[in-house]
Amino acid sequence: MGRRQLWDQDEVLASAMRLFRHRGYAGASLRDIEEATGLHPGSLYRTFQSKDGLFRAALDAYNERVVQGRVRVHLMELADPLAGIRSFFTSTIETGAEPDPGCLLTNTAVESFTLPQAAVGVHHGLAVIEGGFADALTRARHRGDTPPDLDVGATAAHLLALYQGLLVLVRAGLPRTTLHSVTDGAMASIGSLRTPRKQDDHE
Amino acid sequence: MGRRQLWDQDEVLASAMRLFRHRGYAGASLRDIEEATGLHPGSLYRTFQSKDGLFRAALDAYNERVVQGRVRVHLMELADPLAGIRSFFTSTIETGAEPDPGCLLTNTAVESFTLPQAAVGVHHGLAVIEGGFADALTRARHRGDTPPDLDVGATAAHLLALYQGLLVLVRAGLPRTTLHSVTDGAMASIGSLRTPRKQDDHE
DNA sequence: TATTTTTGTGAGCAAGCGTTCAACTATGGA
DNA sequence: TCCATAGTTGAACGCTTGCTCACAAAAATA
Repeated sequence: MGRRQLWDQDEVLASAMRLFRHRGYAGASLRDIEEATGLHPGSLYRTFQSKDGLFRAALDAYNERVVQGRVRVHLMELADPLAGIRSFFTSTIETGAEPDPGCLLTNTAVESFTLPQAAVGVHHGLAVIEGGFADALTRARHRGDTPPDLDVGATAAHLLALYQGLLVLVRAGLPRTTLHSVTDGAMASIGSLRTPRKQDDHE
Repeated sequence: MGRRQLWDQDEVLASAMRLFRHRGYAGASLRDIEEATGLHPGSLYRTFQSKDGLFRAALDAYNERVVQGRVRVHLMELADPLAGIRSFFTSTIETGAEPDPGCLLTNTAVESFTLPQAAVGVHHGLAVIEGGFADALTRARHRGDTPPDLDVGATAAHLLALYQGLLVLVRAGLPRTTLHSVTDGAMASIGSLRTPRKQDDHE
């Protein structure tokens, strides 16, 4: 019943994602979006209601596909968890010839003052990354690759901050040597956060 | 000769700074700027040539006053350098009741893809912060507060990334407990970066 | 085939944008 | 006192913005 949709939603969200990553929400006009996605405003508004709606859909898609995917590959499924953490960091630095657009989460977090609707998506994405770090760290601890009293939660938060900071520096266009030394620092700092000895610790 | 300027340039730059910190460059319209600074477009364009020119002036003022000031107070003039590093971090978290607008450098770094004219200012500001960390770390090492073979340069870059990451998380609106635990992590990670023993090290 | 339903198309809208400028006001020197 | 100079004012300009909607096109149903 009725005409069939001519365009693929995943493809459209992917190109919208790319555009928003580069220019941000405020910096991407609907004409830009039209050009990037190939969608006319009518179809766009029929499906996503508003520019805002499209952005939220793109952010959700980013969380589901890019973030979850990267977390799974580097932080959850790799045999060597510490090597996975390292590659999670370096993979944001080595992105080919052109300058890296950074992470949509980082960029949106910074823009979220003017874009409160995006806060939920940002929180969720950050939590996924933090959870991934926690998973990798727990596995590393069980393998004996870290001190046995490693504070997994605190270290995961620490790595999340470091990762977000790295993405800011990537976006600022700092030289790769600096970025790699930050990665080295991140790896070296793992293990410096131990759980304080608790009085009622019966484990 | 001629009429006297009725407004104070420092005050105007301060309020422009505040506005840009909250809304970013793209998000602050000239009507907003007019309201925030009390300046009519004519005076504005006479002095700063363009919105862009005003932004660059505000960024320079931010570097000179806010960044340099904070670096001096926390990282260069304090008797206890490690305590200074800690307060440098915590001072961005405890900023009163209202949500923190974050750091203009962080926000601009992220926006600098659409704002290449700001790249120089961002680089400069980041270098000042990194230099401040290096100064504090050197002093801490001389006092014996860190391992003697601490890699000051790498640790300074590490702290810079961590600091920028913290500001992203602040901007994302994460709870203060998380932010404080990041600070704790930052302090704990100092000392984990040592200089690799060089073959031709004659010192 | 005629009708109903869904989707695509793109000109066009009001509102807002960054910017300009001619008229106006204050000041110092001749 | 008059003029040259510097600064203020705010209406208005051309464009772009996010968004709408009447119409055309295609598929499903009768």
